[in-house]
Amino acid sequence: MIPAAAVYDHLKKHMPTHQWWPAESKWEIIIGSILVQNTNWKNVEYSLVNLKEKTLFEPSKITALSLEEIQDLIRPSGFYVNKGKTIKAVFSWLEEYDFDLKDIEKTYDQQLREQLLSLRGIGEETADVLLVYVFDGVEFIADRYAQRLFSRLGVEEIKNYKNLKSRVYLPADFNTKQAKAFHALIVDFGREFLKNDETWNNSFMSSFIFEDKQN
DNA sequence: GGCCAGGACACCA
DNA sequence: TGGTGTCATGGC
Repeated sequence: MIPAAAVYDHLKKHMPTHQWWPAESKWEIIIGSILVQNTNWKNVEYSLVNLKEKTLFEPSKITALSLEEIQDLIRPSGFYVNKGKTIKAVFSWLEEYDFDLKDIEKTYDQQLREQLLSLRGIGEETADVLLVYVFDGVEFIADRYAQRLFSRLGVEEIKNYKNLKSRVYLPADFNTKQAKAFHALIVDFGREFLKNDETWNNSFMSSFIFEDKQN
């Protein structure tokens, strides 16, 4: 098992930290988390602009859109046929609870992750993102940036999301604010330093390895 | 012009 | 259970 504490502390020490998911509401986060699946965030932004113009991200207005309308609005982020169906599925589910997120949290309690995974188009990563950023839970999000980071730190044979997720554990007293910040730091860090081997050689990464191996 | 991005899923052995 | 092909757009 791999403790995440040292990695989190190091990132927090060297990176600007913030409560991060680039959105103004949880409805926008939900949509963004679906649109960003295997997609550059820049492309997601174009779709979010379209959706905001049409709905202001009011859940009832999003639900009122037809599948074809949604697919047309989110076209710039790719995979729009499937992502459109996923957005439809998620918002119909939310509507069953009158878009009351607290009610959903109480209803499913420990089984919320399982419930999210049962929704069409919601897999391991998106479920964790929703748990952390929408339902204020505490989960390690083992996305591609995390896989690359831990791989560079010497963790071998990271096969996929589940593989890394099952090997990394968060501190027992980690709260949702820290879980949010951790993922934010990993993504920001990944965008900045894990693009290629050239950036790997800068002093920041060197210090990362060095300090990490001291522990 | 090719490569790739903060995945998910059906299908196959 | 685990590996592979497919879905798609736009930036670099």
